[in-house]
Amino acid sequence: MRYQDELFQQRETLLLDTALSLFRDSGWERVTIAQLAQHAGVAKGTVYKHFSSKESIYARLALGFSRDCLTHYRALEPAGTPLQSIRRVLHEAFALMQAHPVDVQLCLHCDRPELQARLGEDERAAMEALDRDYQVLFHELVRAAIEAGEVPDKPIEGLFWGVDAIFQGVMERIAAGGLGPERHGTPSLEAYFEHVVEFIVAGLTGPDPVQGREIAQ
Amino acid sequence: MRYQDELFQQRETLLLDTALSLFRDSGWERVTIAQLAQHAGVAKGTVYKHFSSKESIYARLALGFSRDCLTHYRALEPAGTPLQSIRRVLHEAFALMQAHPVDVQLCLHCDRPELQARLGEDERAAMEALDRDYQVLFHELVRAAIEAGEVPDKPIEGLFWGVDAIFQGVMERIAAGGLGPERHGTPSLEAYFEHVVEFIVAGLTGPDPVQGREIAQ
DNA sequence: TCCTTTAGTGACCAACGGTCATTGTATGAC
DNA sequence: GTCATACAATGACCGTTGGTCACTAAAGGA
Repeated sequence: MRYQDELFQQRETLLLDTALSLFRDSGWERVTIAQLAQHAGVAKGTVYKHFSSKESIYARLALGFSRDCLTHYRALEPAGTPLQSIRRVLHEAFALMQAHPVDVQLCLHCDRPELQARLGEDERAAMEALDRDYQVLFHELVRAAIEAGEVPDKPIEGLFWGVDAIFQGVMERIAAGGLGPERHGTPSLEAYFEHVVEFIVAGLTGPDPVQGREIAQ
Repeated sequence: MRYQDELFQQRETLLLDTALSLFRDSGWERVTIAQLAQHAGVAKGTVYKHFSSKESIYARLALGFSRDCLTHYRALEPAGTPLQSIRRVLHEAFALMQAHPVDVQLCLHCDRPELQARLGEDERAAMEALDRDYQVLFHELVRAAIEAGEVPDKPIEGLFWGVDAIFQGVMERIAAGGLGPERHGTPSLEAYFEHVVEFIVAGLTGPDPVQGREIAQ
């Protein structure tokens, strides 16, 4: 790689690191491009040589974090039964997100379709591909649990959307920095995670919907 | 009420109605205060006589919608078993939100703590009170189901947070206008709701977490 | 009738995201 | 070593937008 290109690359990661750091300190909404440029020691125009818009910076950070998470889950050694693996992944996910709330905020922000419409084709495609990878991981995990008899053999598709929704909800809570104002009975985030994991497991291991409804009636 | 005050009130609802209408057409992010004022037939300064900031308008609309929804759920006639009532409320909720995606977007937007920090004390208190009301409704519904033996007698608190998360996730999806880009196997929103309801019911009717874990091991 | 109060107004401001003509320097051909 | 070229860096500049405020006019009340 040419010396010039290398410098360019270094500057880009410097900009991303600086941005994330500033976002942590001041909240990503309040950080201006001018601030970012100043803290990174470059001029404002330079930022736009690397990123087509402020939102593009958000997207890059969100995508990076999301990718890192997936890599992390995949690197987990399988331990115990498939259902225990699922529990493990869930706990890891919650811990990872709790440790990086700003990245979670960015992920949620970039999931909004109005924003995605403003991004470039490449960025949108990358996000979509990552979504698919997550879906694949989910299928693998649940399929294993079904084959092990820990989860009844019902359509994985339906389960996916339930878990997807609950996951989004947890991200929202983490991004919000907690469970809202302290009220009587508001659990700690750790206890909250425990509740959610158990709810997910119950949702997965519950009987087939059709049977479930018949029983309920 | 004095004539002047009445006019003032009318203008306020006119402004809110106009705002919602514009948000529907152009997306709430892109609508400017100047546009709102022009469409409502008032000057820009007048808007700020009614609302302290643009975000305050968001909050008012979100709060209104959220309140209307709760009223709607409460007005539902109890029909069938408690668990069937829960299913009914869930379906009503999803239908209501699907019919008003912009309001859902605003609700999500206003749930963010950075925004709430910028709102007035009154608005924050109103939102918190409404949150409590929802929590009360949930407790009533689940308690009835437990007493009817349709849901095992486990701590409602844990169930609440699971359902809360999944609900947030569904709102996110509705706000996004769908389940993302059409992929193979992506269900319609209606089928999606069905999956989610079944997942929630499974989560509620699942065995007590502690027992569940013992079985899984 | 007159004074007070207050909603309405729109010119104005500051902040911000984004642009672009210009400048300086690394690169590569000869 | 020299020179032409490409392109990253720069920062003055622009348009838009949320928000302000001194002023106007009309309703309310004594």
